[in-house]
Amino acid sequence: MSQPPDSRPPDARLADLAVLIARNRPRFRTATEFVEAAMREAILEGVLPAGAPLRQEDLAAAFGVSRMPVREALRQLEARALVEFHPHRGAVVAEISAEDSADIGAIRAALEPAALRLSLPHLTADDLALAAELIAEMDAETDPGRMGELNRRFHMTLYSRAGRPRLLALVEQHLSAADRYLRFQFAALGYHPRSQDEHHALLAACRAGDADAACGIVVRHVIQAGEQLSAFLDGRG
Amino acid sequence: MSQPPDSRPPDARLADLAVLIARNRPRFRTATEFVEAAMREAILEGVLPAGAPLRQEDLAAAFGVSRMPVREALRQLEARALVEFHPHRGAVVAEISAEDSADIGAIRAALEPAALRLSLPHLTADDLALAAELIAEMDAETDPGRMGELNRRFHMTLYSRAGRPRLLALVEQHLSAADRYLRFQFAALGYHPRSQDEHHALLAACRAGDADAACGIVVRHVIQAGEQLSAFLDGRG
DNA sequence: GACAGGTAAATTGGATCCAATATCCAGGCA
DNA sequence: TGCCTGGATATTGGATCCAATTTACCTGTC
Repeated sequence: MSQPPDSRPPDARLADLAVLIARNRPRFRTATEFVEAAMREAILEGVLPAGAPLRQEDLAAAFGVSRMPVREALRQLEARALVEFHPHRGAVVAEISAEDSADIGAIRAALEPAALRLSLPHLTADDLALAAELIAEMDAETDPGRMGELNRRFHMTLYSRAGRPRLLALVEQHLSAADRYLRFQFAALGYHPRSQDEHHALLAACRAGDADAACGIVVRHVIQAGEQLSAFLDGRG
Repeated sequence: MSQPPDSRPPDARLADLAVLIARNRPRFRTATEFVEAAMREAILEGVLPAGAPLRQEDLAAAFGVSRMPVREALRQLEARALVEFHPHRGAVVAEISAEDSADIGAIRAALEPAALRLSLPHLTADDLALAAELIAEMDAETDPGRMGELNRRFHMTLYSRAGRPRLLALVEQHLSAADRYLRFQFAALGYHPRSQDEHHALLAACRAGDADAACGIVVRHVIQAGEQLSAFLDGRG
């Protein structure tokens, strides 16, 4: 859904949270894991908007647990730069800014070509078919949330054979972080078909096994997205 | 210590007060922060070796706090991949492996050239002088711990003007992670003078403002270190 | 003698309780 | 009137307490 920074009452957001909560409850071994995963998703999806205060008591009540699992989850999210702690004042969802957007862009522009270069020689026909399918799904998709997810899966599919779990985790983490920013752009400017052209070109280069061309496309893709976002954020800064 | 009562403007005295406060505050704001910082250092320095079990009760006693700050600190370190949680079985210091070493090497090889390229145009004469000084100190240093610290500071000095806090944090994090591995190499194989040659070459390229050459050196430097480590780790199974 | 089962000890995960700190508001004073 | 000061309140940080799970050991049987 579109999200002009919270024009909705807080209890409406809590209701959205409740949906996320009930759905995934039994899949985790400990409450901390569960809360951490749910809150990460909520932040990345924009259910919890940037700057939103995170009252431990309220969150505990929403999740049906005590404050302690909430506290541990918040600490993990802090280490991932998704929430900020202010001692004795509480935690808030990490703010977004043009500078941070550029920062994430620089990181992606460095990591993703590396992942692609490692992965490309080992990509299977199935991988490429899946990537093509994801592009097609994106053509039909209008919801920004689903769109971000498809975009992420498309990129990760191409990187998936890199055989470097730690590198891939970093890439996915920053792809998700970028998604969080992209939501703004989608909501305000609509979807960019130009991005789809680049996806097609990228897939073609991967099919041809042309690592240099593919990496070039990825870098341009990332940098251009970053600049667009920075300009957009500066404009409303 | 005492000063002539009112010979100076009030804001000067306020500034001095701020300095005094800042200096007397290596004391942390919260116990969790303190424990987290101490344990991170302990793991990176090798005081807590890989695979070591982390009993919450023992750590709490060692730090003179209750189990709760320890638990929160452990969660943060988990998010940074320095400790591993096994539900209901406890946490252990993250294991090291040849694969993980290669993983870290790939990440460094991607991030550090990017940081250097952004930073290089803004490096000052002071920065370069500091870097040269750190190389000289490394020549005289024999302790592996101090050596790692100097090496880290040398690299970070060259990257410090990148103006991308998030990127720099990632670089430093993986530089530290690599240090943890390097300790083994230092201990078993002794120090490598070849690395110092590369440091000199890197500094020279930076002085000359030659980004391509500097990045090339960094990449070779990182990759070579990674291969050496992987071979070493493979060798001891 | 070895293995299965069950029980007890140890340790973690989670809840509750208390203390410390920041914010907010009212009232006094220049 | 404006600012500073003091206290009330809400919220976090930390300690203690209880429950759930795992592991190890012990015992009994085959």
